[in-house]
Amino acid sequence: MPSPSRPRSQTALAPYGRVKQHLKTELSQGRWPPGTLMPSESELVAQFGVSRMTVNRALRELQSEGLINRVQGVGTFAAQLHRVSSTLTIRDLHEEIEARGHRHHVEVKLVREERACAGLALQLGLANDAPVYHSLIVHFDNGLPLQCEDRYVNPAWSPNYLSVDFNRITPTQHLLEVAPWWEAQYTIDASTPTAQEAELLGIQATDPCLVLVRRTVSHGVAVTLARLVHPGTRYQLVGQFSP
Amino acid sequence: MPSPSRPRSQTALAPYGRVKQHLKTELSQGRWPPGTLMPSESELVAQFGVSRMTVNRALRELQSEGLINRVQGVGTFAAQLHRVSSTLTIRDLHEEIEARGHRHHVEVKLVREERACAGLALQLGLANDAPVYHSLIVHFDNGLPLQCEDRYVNPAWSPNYLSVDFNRITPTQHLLEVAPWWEAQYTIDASTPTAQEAELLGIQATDPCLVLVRRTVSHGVAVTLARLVHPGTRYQLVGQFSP
DNA sequence: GCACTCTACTTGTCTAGACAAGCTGGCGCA
DNA sequence: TGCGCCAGCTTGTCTAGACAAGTAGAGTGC
Repeated sequence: MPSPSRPRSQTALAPYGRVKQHLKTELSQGRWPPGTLMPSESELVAQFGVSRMTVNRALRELQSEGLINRVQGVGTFAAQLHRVSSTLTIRDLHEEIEARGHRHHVEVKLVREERACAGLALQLGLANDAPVYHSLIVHFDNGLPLQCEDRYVNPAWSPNYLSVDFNRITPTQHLLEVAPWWEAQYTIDASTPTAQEAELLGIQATDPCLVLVRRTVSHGVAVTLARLVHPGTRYQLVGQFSP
Repeated sequence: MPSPSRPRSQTALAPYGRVKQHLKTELSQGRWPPGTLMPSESELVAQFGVSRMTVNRALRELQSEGLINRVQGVGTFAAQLHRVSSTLTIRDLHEEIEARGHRHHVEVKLVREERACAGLALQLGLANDAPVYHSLIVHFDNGLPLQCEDRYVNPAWSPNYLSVDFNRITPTQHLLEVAPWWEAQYTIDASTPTAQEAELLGIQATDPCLVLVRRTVSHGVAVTLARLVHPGTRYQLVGQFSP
């Protein structure tokens, strides 16, 4: 039953979008409390006068957005909305500073090969006492120290890490080129800097810092372990969540 | 050209999944550097012997995952992977503590109506000196103070906020019931607690704390503004990112 | 009462074809 | 040369129908 060819006005949504928007609106108004059975595909087909594939696409997208749960053979249910999750964007500091229109430069304090201690070897998947690359770099925003980057790198991923010019390219950017595909786990906490970090950042050893520890894995092999220390008064993470 | 009905083995992916997986693998191996033109839908149709809708679904999902960019009339391109973004899950502290098998209890320090000062009125979309509800609650994990929750609530959203028993239900849970649909913006930083917070948390005023400030909006109207202070030594945010 | 089967309903997926909308490059014309 | 038009590509979307797979409940036989 093809509808007569009636071109959609520019602002009007495509049919699948209309179905999706309708369900979203009704959900947000609490028409189907969490866990409740929602209309089946065939009911929506009848209600909107579109084909089942169109309804299916709307529902599939709502599911991938976490708004509904679907069970084959049973039906579609409004999702529990208890998860308070949120997307946090952690950009490369270099990009972030330049995006603000500020001046970025680094001071390379240390780049050398070391031997992995037990804990580090475990984190990077290396043998004890295996060679590992270690860099210690301070990032400045308009001349003010903003981040102390203490990083260990698996030499297998970047054999020439020691000869990279970190004044030209940040370790993050370099590693993105070497291992463009990766997963990361990280922790964020507040603590005081080490004596060395305090000195490098030009702050007191008692000043609170935002510390981000990130372990990066590519194709199942650890790439790098980084500890990023930011003075609490100068740096802040910003995030957003919309269901 | 329907293929002979050959039931898929349990582990085998559906055709759209095979196409998607194939492209994902090749992308991760750098076959198409960021920004490069990738095969068109019709090429993939020929290559995989499936219909265009099937290829289209694979590509649409890869796009929603941010792995590719598509431009109508032009083609499909490998995405720039410079964004280092990540999903951070911030759960209700009550749930988080119970999930760890620990005991959770709260101490309600203050629940009362106040008058909104200029800054607060602006954040909550209220008139100056308009009534606003204020609660100050300390959350304990196995008897140890873990969070100081200083919260302002728009009375329009929860007229009976002052009479809620916060020993039974946390403010977050209560507000989720009142306004199940919301968006939030938040900031995370490291700083020292106020004198009052230090006392409530049983820490020194110089101890670093992880401070999360969250503003919640529902249907365009501000619901609540919360300042959550955690002792740095006892609390940590954990996140993960996989492309 | 219990186990089995059968049916009706659900979602999950694929197909072949169609038309719309947007871009690009080449061709013809002034 | 420069401009406009159009063919041929791309993606975006919808359709009607089909089959598979999973579930719940009604009915049946023991």
